[in-house]
Amino acid sequence: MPVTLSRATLIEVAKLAGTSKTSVSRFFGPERERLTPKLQTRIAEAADTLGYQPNLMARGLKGGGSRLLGMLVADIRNPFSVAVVHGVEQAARAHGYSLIVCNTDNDPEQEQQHLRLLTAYQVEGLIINAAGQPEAQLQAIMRSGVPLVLLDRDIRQLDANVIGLDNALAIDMALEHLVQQGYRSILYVSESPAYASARQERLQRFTQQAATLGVKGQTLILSNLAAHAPTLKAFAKHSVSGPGAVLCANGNVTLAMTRRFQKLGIAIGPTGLMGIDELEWCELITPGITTLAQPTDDISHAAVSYLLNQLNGSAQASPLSYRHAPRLQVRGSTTFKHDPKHV
Amino acid sequence: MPVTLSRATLIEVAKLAGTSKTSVSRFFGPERERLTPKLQTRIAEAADTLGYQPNLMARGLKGGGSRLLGMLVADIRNPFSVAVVHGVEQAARAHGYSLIVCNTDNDPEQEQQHLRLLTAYQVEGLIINAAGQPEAQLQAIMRSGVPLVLLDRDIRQLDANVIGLDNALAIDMALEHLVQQGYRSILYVSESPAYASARQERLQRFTQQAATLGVKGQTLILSNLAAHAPTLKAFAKHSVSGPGAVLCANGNVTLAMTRRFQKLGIAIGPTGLMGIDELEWCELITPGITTLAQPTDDISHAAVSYLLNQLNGSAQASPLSYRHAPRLQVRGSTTFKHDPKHV
DNA sequence: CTGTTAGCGCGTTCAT
DNA sequence: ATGAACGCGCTAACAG
Repeated sequence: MPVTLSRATLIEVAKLAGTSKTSVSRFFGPERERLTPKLQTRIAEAADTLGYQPNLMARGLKGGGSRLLGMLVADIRNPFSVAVVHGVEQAARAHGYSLIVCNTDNDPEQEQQHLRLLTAYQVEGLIINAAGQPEAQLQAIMRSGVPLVLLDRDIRQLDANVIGLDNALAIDMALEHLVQQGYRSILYVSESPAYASARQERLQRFTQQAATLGVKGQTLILSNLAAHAPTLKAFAKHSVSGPGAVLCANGNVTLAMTRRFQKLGIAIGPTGLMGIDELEWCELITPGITTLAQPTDDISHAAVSYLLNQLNGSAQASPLSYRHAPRLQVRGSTTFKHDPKHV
Repeated sequence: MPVTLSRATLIEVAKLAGTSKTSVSRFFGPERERLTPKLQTRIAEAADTLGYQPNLMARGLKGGGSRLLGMLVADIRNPFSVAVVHGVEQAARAHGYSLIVCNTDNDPEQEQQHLRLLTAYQVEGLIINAAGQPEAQLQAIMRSGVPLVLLDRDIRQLDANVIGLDNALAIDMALEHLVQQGYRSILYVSESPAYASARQERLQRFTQQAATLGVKGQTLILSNLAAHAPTLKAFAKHSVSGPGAVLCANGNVTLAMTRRFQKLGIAIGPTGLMGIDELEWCELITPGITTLAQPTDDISHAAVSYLLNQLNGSAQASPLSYRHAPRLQVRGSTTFKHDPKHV
């Protein structure tokens, strides 16, 4: 039952327990065992009656480290980001670290400010889902000895590791599935790949593999998510080269395309629809939208593990993978029975 | 161009600039004007070449405050929570505060730990979306002088303000809309109202108002989101007392019910469907699901304003509202043209 | 095993 | 206008 109005301090506890700050400090640190049982209980009682809690700021100051991890997210409203933040927070907590998350809303300027802020709070490690290309700042951070991982998006000219989806594999899986289901013409739709390496990797792989597999591949870049109605409409007729499917580069695009399909009256299934990123509503849209779910937990755990390895001098560095395989979630949007003569 | 490997400190800057810590401190504080222009530029240069950044931990230690706000979220994967976190972070940042978010996954035990953690980091204010009833801890926190607001969920026996939706108004708006659209029998579906005051308020208001308005009101409490198929099926027949509609207490329920409707083959529209909480897919489900959107920005801004008012001694306390009105988003799920003889 | 001492990086008197 | 000295709450040497 705390009675003090202001926060109790180490020294007050010591006084009340009739001992010194050091012993109290030890009690709350990893050296508790070195104290006499009697002393331990005395301290415990004193701390309890005062409602004492160590001040982590002060602790961090001395050199014990802040026990803080920082995370920079480009768009916290993106379900993928939410899932990763959730996973990272759990993993960090499990290792005794707390997380301070900053959202940049895809604004490079905010990104710089937040980066400054994070370092000002002495975070011990950084997980960066970049919006822009803050290579200078990040380089400085790395040089200052703070470990750092990139999430999903690479940054040119920065020698840092990227953790995220295995984009090439994802595209391959998508193509294999679509071809297997009888789609012969595929329209790949993506937001602008500028400044987002994951998008670039997917786009490039698509172009390359579509050719290899001999399917008719087209690509469409959405600016501000407004899709070209004519392009889509023409594509939906799929009279030229057999049944066609639209492959969406991420969740945002899947949402935009689903809207378009509905608006233009394009039937989902006859014209295939598939997306990277699993969303809770994909099973609700009749007849269900096939997706490639990202293993967000694996990704977030890997990111945290990476940081922790670096912090522990990578002594017993547990091996971890940077590229993670997606999980194929097949639904009705890609399992339409096409007229055999087209297939 | 920072060259130092470890983080530069105030004193190093002072040395390089040929001055004292105090002046450098002033330069980075609110007293910059008191320095000679020459000195200012000298310090600026020195700080720049060293890549100096004030250590916010140390700053907070002295009494300057941590400039940190804490937020406890029951379920960070809930879109409503995400929206509020986003808004809170923006508002906090706009006022020079940073936010450290903790997710409890609806686990009272984690909640307690996170609460301890947050206070240990000397947060200056707390926004609590409670999972359990940590009244004792929160009381202690309030007594220690740290301002605190409850978000969406009240805590019994705790004299703290709650900011969130105007639940009574929301229910009233929903009922008015449904009745106006010709639905005469309404099934209100909610998750367990235990430990979630918002749910209680909505449920109670529904029961009360349904009676007042003379509509046939039933309620159904979902445990683990598994809905009673029989109840629903029977309800869908709506042969007894005219067309029926299902009103969902929140986004989770809307998701669960939409699934049920599809699984049981209940047509959306003929049997109405409406939900509290706007979700991005509600417009995608044919024929669109009518919702009551929560004004998440208003709510989050109000929460931050409240905290800041308290911190500023509520000097020029700007007035703010605790209960916020929802916005009705009408879609096809509640605008079906019923057979007149039933209406 | 325990207490004493000295900083960590910074803000803040109080002199100059 | 500027600097010297002290202390915030804590951990880490170093004694005893």
